[in-house]
Amino acid sequence: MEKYITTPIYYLNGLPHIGHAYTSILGDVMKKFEQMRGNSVYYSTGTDEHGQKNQHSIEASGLSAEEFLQRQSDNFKNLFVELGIDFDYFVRTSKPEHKKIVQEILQNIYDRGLIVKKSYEGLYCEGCEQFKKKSDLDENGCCPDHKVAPKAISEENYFFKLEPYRGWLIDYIKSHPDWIQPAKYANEVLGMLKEPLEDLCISRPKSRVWLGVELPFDKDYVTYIWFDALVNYISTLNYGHNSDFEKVWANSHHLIAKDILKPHCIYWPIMLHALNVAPVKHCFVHGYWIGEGGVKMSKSLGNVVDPVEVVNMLGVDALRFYLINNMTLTGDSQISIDLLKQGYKMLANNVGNLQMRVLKMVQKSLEGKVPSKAGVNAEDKKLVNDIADRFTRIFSQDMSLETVSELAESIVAAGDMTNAYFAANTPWVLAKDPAQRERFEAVVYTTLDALHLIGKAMYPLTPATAKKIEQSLGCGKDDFRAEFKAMDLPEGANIEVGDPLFPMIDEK
RNA sequence: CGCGGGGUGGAGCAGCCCGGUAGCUCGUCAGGCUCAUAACCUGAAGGUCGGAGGUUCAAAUCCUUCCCCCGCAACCA
Repeated sequence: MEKYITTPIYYLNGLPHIGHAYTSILGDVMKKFEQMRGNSVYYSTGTDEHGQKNQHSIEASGLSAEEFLQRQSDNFKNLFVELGIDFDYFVRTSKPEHKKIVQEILQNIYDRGLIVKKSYEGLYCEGCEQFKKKSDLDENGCCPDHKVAPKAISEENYFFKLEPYRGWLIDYIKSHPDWIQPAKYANEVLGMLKEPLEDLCISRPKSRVWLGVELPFDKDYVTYIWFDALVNYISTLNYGHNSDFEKVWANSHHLIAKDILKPHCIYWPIMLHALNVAPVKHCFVHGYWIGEGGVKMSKSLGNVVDPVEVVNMLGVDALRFYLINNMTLTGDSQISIDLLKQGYKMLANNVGNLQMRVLKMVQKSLEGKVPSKAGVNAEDKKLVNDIADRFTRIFSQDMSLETVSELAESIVAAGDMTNAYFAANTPWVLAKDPAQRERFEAVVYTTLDALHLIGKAMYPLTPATAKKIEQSLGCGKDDFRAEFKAMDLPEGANIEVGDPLFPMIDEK
């Protein structure tokens, strides 16, 4: 089965931060997870290159729009490559292919009379170049940023009517309980749908915003950023020009953070419904990364976690593992350099040390070859069977936030079990007694086999480490399939000790 | 009464839906081991599960109420 995974496309007015890194890593973990289960996956991520905020950043940069957008977009793309993210398509909304499809969709909806032009009156702050709601203003009725009272102005704009679809959307949510996950976010959307939906303004006059997709039916306007950005999910599939579109879209998965719930779970399904296209199959919603102690990350507090800095200090895999292992499903999750180091240490002492202690033993006492499994007993089999069963069960489920987080937990648990097994069977004692040779080999074999299973299961989370483990065990092929067979490691293969998977970090 | 989420040993989390010995990772302490990355194994200390009331033989879990924190609140990624 082919599955389609998307991340949001990221705004270019700043540098990529830990939240962007997380969502895109999550998509990659899910992709690899599904690939191991034998499903093919098409994964898109990318950048959103229109809108007022980008426009302001361009103007402030002194660069041409093209130069600025290219440079900023590359920041994201390069980071994702560095994070080991295997995306199939990198969206840039400035590409003509995308713009063309946005215009086709606008024209389609316009032709069917679903878009109306009317005058909009609002309070406009010239400093922000934005309309303000009363609730945005301070107690004096002024813009909190500019300390100036906004002007009441009126402007002609195009609007897309949402209200006629509200009842349909409520029914859809109720009849598709696994559409928005976790369920609490579906409840939140239902909460938003209790009140009538206002018309969505889908245009911006070019006098205010020039960076956008021109309305096909009025060249004095560009389209509202969300109308443009959301379409990326189907323009990537070449919607309207691709006979396989329906098939792929039927297995589509959006990953989003909770801040963009409304556009994705209200505007977007309604837009699609107007086009007679079903909503995305699953929308996975996650919380934010906040600083240790539950405080927001901010430069002034000095608690900002920069993904590049973490990668330089702890490596890509430690970051990936931490993010997946520590994102809670219920709310926001905490991250700091200290917490990351803690997570790193756990990996180093658990899987990292396990690999090193057994490999060095093979090197010293077993001529560097995987020993014979002839002497394995029921207890040995129980260990690897338990581990194999555990992983098999996890990989039998479809990908979801719960599944990947369970996977991370199960790896730590399997490492603990194997370390305890190793200590209980004292192979270093057996090694000294020639009469115990067969038993010694069986214990080492069992440990290596457990490590082999753990390495495979780690692939979605920590692909580079998984490959190193495979290679160290003499199974050099990059064959990561979700088949966890106990006592399946080839005997006699050459072991490569190599460097520690997670070396000690210099504490200074 | 706008909506939603949260408050569990020093730190980060699970458990709550479907009441019944409060669990995991890190940290601390003691012992063990010596194959290994000062790691690994075993054990211990440390929590009146935000407060108060209620239901119950029994409440972290269900109900009521209060306090605190965090989002969202509809042209604000």
